[in-house]
Amino acid sequence: MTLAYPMSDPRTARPANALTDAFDRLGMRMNFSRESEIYAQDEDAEMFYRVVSGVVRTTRVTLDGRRQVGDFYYPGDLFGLESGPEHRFAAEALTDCEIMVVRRAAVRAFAGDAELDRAMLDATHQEMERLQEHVVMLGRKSARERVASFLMSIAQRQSDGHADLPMGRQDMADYLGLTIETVSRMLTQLQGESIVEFPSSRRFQVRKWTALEALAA
Amino acid sequence: MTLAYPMSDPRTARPANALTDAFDRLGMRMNFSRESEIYAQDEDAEMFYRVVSGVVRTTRVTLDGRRQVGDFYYPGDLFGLESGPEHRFAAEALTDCEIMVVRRAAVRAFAGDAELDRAMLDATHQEMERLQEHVVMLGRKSARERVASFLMSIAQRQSDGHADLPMGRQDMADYLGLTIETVSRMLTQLQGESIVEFPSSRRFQVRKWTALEALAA
DNA sequence: CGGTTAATTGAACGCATTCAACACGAGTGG
DNA sequence: CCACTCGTGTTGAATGCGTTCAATTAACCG
Repeated sequence: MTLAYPMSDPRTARPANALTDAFDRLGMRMNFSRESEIYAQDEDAEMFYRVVSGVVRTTRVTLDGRRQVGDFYYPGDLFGLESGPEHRFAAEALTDCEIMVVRRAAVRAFAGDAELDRAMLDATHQEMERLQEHVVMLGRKSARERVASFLMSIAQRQSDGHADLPMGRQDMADYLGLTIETVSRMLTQLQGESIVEFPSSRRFQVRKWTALEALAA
Repeated sequence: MTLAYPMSDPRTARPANALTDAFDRLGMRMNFSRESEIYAQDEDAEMFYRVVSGVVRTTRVTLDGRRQVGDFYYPGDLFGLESGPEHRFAAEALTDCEIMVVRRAAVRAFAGDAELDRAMLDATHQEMERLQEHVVMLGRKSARERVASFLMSIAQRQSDGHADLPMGRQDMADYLGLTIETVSRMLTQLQGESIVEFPSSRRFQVRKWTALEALAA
């Protein structure tokens, strides 16, 4: 039962059809089941990837086992363009996923395809902006603010009342540079102040947008 | 008295002459004095930049005044390619600087210039890797480890015994997501363990490379 | 030298972590 | 339908790392 995560991400707000075409033309569709690896940390980077359905996360594990989640990718998002010769982060299917995969060489052969060039460049820039935001968050925000920011970004993606969290608390914690306990405490705190409401642990609703926005800073 | 920061950055280890040529051909050289602004936060991104001499830092200040340093750029480094329509970080001259500036449009007109394309792409990828490292550091490393990593990266740049810190403690702190006091404490701690030695506050020498490397993780 | 800024040190506090216990939900089998 | 289990999430109490605020020392520049 793969939950559908609709492609209403503001970050992906661009005419996706042309790009989809390019990917369809050059690449191939693959399926990944929950918690399976799409590519490994330190693996050679020979492909580009595009989420068709499901959610992907990138992670990096240090020698002594500490884990950092790079980002989460939703339908329409490009990923795997992060690095030079090899991937610094692994990519894993958070849910069951359909992924379009295309060889870098194939894309390079189509250099000059204005549409494709533009899409790749855009995606790279978006990726950098996300990373920059992430740096500011980890460097200068409190636990409370980090959790608030995170909920904001998820809530913005969903149009209607309720928003779903595709990831568990551990993934949130590893993305935010916190522990599961702290994440959990901040969530109950925000709920206690009626800023958000959790009918279940994976589903929530924003009650006070302005308050949340102020915290997300 | 502008201190010379030699161009021995391992991150910039590529045939710089050809790229220098391209920049010389298309751009113009500008001088910035210490602490002056090269471009502002949220300013339109119309240029690319290359450090000729001196050191540049990028910073972002949140609404309530918290500051995050993005990175430091040394001779040979390209910067200002961070984002889409506008810069998320400001760029400032840390020391007196000579900077090569080139309009993005000019570079775009030379698309197909394989040398230049490659250099721009490389720089973008390097930039992403730095950001990824930064995220891991801020998300998962202790104060001690952050400071050690930072000293490592500086020390690697200098070939001979002594290494110079072009930036003050506040800049280090804002880069590492710490306070000046914590940075200072960690430095004295590392010095107490004879891992590094500071003859003056802006100059140091690594005594135990393996120990420092182990900490930098 | 004095005057000024930058860096270090000290002591108390507080936020996030750690370690441990408990609650909840989904599946499974009696 | 309930009991049992396992994974996941929440809550509590104690600890500790980094911060905060304040005072001192060191470096820089006239």
